[in-house]
Amino acid sequence: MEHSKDSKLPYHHGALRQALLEAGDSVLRDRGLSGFTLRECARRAGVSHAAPKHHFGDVRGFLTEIAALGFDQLTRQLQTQIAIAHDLDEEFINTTRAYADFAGENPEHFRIMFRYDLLSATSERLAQAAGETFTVLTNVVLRQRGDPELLASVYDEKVAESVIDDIVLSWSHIHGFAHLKLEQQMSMVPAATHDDVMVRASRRLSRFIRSDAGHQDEG
Amino acid sequence: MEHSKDSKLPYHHGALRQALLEAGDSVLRDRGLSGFTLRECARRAGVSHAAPKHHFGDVRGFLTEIAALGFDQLTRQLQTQIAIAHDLDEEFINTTRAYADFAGENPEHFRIMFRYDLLSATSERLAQAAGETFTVLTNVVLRQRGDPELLASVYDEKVAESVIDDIVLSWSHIHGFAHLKLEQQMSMVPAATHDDVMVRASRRLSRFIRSDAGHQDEG
DNA sequence: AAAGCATCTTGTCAATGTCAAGTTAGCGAG
DNA sequence: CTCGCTAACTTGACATTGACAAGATGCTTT
Repeated sequence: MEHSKDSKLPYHHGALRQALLEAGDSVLRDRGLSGFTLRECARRAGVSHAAPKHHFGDVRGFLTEIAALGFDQLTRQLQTQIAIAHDLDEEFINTTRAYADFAGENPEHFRIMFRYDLLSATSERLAQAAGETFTVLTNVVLRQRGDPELLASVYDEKVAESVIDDIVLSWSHIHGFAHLKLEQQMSMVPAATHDDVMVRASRRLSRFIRSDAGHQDEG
Repeated sequence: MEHSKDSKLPYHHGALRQALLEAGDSVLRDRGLSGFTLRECARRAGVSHAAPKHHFGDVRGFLTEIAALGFDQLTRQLQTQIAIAHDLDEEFINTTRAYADFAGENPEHFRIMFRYDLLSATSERLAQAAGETFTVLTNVVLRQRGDPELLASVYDEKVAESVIDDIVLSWSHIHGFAHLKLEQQMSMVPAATHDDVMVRASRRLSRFIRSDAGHQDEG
């Protein structure tokens, strides 16, 4: 019932997959991950409760696609903020801020993206999307070090151990700050604004990595 | 039915609260957070499906208590590993490892502990438990700096801005590594073992914090 | 012993994910 | 053109869940 809203849609909807994903975003926005249901998504897309099955299989398949789209968007936002930086300090700070801002603006997406147990471990689509985010972050670290950038992945190209160390150090910092802030743990830290603290911490880490690049295996 | 298993239990159970929490742990262990239900907990505790209500109110109340117990245990495990360290390098490394090991051994607890949207924001019990974990971590940082340790919280005692910076830098690193590893993101990092990388990253961060203590406001 | 109250049970309700079976329509082959 | 064919959707059903209301039970206190 109530098919009157936009009758030029082919009655095999035509763009149901896209419509369901948009409905999913809207459900996540105002009901959160714990209030997320396939049936509500179907309802908002104007289709029957079983319609999502054909496009995503089950709820895991749906969440996997949502997570992949989240990584796509995170990648884009990181690239944008990296591009407008004027120096290496600023680039690292912007990266941390963009990552944390993404988490703050898309809390439910962020939560889904980092819930391995909810996602399809075999999804090539998701692995690809997450891999691209990771490559962007890796290249931030490589530029800090003055090393050549990656074209694809750290698996395709051989990287030194000290590069791995710097990546883990940087990513842990960036991700940890974003996650702790999102989940309200930073409220235990007395500070005027968390952004100020993040800027100082990121700048120090950035400079440390540059000063200590190739800390053990470069001579 | 099936009350025969231990009939010395008073028939108002007597220790239902404790039994439910243990049942909760067992449900989390083999069904995960997404398969966690109050009714299954009640079933395993041998009581009716509505029994949990009197002790925890709703599912949020139950999860809040589980999260608080998680912080209690994390605090203890951190303290244990900190106590057996022989120097400041090792203390910082042990802290990072204990935090990550807790996440690896209690993945569902860890997930619940850092899901602000699932927990009761007004729970004094939870705030206390999380605060104690935070105090332990803060004292790790203060010892790195050679500063006097906190007795209670950073809110009770006045701390310098550079202390805040070091806490956020350290905690972000420690938490980020644990979370990324738990959620399988470290699989994108090529390395023989993640522990090796973590040890190197933690040692470097530890030494950097010591060398840079009071980096701006101490003269 | 009687009252009072925390504790636990039973029954119910709307909602959900998944599956099975049916319906519709776009599309290619003859 | 039209006759299937198949992907895209609907309908209906089922077991399960969280929450609530009302009732039963038994400890405790006076």
